[in-house]
Amino acid sequence: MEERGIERGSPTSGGGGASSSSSASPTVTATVTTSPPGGLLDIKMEMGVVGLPQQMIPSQQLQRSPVDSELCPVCGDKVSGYHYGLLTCESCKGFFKRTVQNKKQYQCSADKTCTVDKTCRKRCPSCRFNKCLAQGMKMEAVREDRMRGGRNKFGSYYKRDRAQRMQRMQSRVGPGGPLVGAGSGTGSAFFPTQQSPMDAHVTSSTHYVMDMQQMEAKLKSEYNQLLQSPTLSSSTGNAAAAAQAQSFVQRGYVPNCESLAAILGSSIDYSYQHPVKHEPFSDYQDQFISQPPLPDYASFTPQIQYAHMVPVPPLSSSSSAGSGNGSTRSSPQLPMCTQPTEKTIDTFYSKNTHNTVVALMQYMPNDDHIAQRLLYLHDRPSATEYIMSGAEELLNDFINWGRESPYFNKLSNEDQMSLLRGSWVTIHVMDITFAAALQKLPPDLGRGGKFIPTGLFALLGNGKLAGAWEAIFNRIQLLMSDCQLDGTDITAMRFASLFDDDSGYGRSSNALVHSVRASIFQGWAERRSAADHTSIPAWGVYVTLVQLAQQCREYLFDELRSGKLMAYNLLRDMLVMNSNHLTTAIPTSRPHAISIYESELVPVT
DNA sequence: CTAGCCTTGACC
DNA sequence: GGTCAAGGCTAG
Repeated sequence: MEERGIERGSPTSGGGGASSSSSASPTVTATVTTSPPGGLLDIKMEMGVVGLPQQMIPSQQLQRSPVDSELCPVCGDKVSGYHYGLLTCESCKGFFKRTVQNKKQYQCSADKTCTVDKTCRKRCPSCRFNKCLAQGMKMEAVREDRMRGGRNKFGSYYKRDRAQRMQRMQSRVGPGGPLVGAGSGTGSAFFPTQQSPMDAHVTSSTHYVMDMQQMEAKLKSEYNQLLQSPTLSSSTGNAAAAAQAQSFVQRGYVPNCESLAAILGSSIDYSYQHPVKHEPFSDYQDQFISQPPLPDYASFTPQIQYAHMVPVPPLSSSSSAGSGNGSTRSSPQLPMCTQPTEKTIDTFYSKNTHNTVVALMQYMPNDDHIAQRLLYLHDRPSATEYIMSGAEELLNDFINWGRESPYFNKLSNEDQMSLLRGSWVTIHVMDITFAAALQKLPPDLGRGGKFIPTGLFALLGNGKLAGAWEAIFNRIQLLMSDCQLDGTDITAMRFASLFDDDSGYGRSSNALVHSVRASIFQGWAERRSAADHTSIPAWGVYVTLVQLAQQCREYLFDELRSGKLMAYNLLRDMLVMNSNHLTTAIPTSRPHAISIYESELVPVT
């Protein structure tokens, strides 16, 4: 029997003030010092470092279920059980059900970053629903036929997930055990005060220091994320999963999918995934506010406060696309949230709305998402499987990010697939490298006592590039410390990579893609007050990362050819050139895009 | 519309 | 028969 221990009578009543929502990720003060021998790429697989002897885990701890003490990741209220794929409270369950069943469409009248907690969750249904989705609630778990009772297809997943969480909770108990309560006024029974598993990541070649109080807060946040990040298997392929994916696609839902074409195909019903209740804004055309909300990226650029609801400047009258999603309003207007509207946005943006890079910053993914994915990979038998499963998790995020990106979602599916296939390795390398440089990731990743250097994750396992990666990593850190590389540059690099239709995977040139890319480079140069983009201090970083990524891709082709990627359908699909079917065609030379960069390569020291 | 409580029914 | 995640009902 599975323990739950919740009061079924009043799941959300009582007590105790819900704490703030889990979306508030604590600032982490960490210092990564890369030191000579090996540095972050000191390749190793250490066994048994984190693993904790069972006898050291208090028996009470073993019996507690996550549901007992967890808070709803959407609003912070008390969790009442799994609902639509996620541990949530009763009210968010009901809200999500009503929204999906009634196909409600909301729009935030502020900056799409409204606080959603127990006290103000009613205020902005748009942000609440987006947070539900962002935290992992599944629209397809709401039954179309409204049949009551029974079990859904997530049943076995819930069970497995619950077991895994219990296991993780056990592995989080610190050595020798005193679990909180003693000492820290803010601790919970699930978080150690003395030592965390993260400490075990310290190796002889690296020094990873974190203030213990902040570490505790981070662990809490991470643990909440852990509890609330159901990841349906993305690395095992079978007919049932394929059928399920197809079913989701038909319904307009994007699960962790194993086929790029299937994922992109789901854009057919895009409006349903991102319900938008249009408001009668007089000053904005649909195409200026047509993009779905994404978490803010402010932590990379703390001076920027309001990056949302800023009209993305049209690149040309013909290329800027259409009239939103064309969905019709199916519900009455909901209460406006009381936060500032787009008409009161910061003057910074009023002066910069014509800079494409600045405008695109609002579409960057949450800068914690890499850590959320990679810090909690399930135990894997080998380093390769760790890296590939991590890559595939990030790949899912990347595809979903891409398809929601401005301009990109105006392209045909075929163009989108070409661009995604052409850019995902580059963006994978960038994401992990920048996350490491920003100290969002520790020097080593892994679980169950196995440690894999973060750089090796970035390189998709291509250890031969370790030295080159370490060099560019150090270069990035240097530029960051000199304020010559920040969120602006990262935004520009990410989107420039996405819109690189010359990466060897693109089909015929697309004018919009060219236009966007040119606009990105122009905006990037303007932001850096450079004559052109190749004069930007971080340009060399971009070029080098593109080159590294290309070699990583070739390495993956070799892995593919040797049959090592059989379990990773999506990853394999992304290596396919100009076809929806897996092929062993492997490029023998680097794509043209690289060659044009080479002449502009800024040496990395 | 919200959210607390109730009913249902497949799965164990 | 118990569990628990669906949908339903309804006071506020």
